[in-house]
Amino acid sequence: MNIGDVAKLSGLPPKTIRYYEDIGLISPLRDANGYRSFRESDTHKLAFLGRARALGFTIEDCRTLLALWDDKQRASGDVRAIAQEHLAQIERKIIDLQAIQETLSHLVRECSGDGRPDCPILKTLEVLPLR
Amino acid sequence: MNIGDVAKLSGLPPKTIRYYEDIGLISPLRDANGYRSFRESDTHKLAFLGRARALGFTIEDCRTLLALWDDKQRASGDVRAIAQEHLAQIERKIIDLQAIQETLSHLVRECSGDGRPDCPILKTLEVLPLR
DNA sequence: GCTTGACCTTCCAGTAACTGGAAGCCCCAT
DNA sequence: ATGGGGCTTCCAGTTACTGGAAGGTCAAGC
Repeated sequence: MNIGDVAKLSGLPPKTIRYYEDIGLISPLRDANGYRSFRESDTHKLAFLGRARALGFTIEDCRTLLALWDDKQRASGDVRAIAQEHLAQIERKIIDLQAIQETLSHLVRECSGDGRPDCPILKTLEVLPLR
Repeated sequence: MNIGDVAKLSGLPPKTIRYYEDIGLISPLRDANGYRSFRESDTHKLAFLGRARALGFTIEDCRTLLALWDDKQRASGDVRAIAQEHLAQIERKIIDLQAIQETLSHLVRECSGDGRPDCPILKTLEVLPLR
């Protein structure tokens, strides 16, 4: 299979797939003409990567997860630890964003948006306490 | 005032302040020895920038907000539009993260984390439908 | 046999917003 | 005068790609 086919199958753009090869996440074979030749296992890995990335795992997390996936003997505790730490990060980020959202939605609600030159949003940015 | 003082006042690291000068967000004066010399207005701007960045506005948003702030005659509608678009982005991001959080917390809950070699997290990454 | 267009290749550069580090002045206190 | 901290510039690296240029390859159609 050529890169275009795998791209369609995995949902990842060809550029991304080449990049994943560059950084050593996959190692497709090569045809005589120099084209990458993807096996089943490559496609499978790429789909795995696409899903892990969609869940927000970093590339380095993905590298580790792939290794653990390849090495089925390993205890699942390692995987769980990675997922749990990632989950904690996401929960922190959600909380941060919700605080920002609240501040901003207050501001937007208070701002008439009409022609008045004194804007409560700018005013707040002047005095809002830094966290 | 030297950069260290302003850094303390504004809460921004000196490196960041220099960077903001590089990209034209501020233009502090220079002393004879080449040191940056920050006026009140620079400090004020930096504090404004710190707050806007803490609310997640991009640097380019900040540039625009600063300009609108300088130009008090402008209608507040412009500011409101920026804030509203930014708010919408944040709300989208929260929703995305919440979906991820749900998936992940299911996974972590299901994963015993004990020595069993079949890990439900890895299994799910194999088959989870791509969004 | 030749052209055309869709693929494929590599390599270089750019993105956002800093951050780290090196090399080298400058200033003040001892 | 010397030591320590603060200041300067410049270069490079971070994350995870993405865009684009220059060029090779392949299959179809004339």
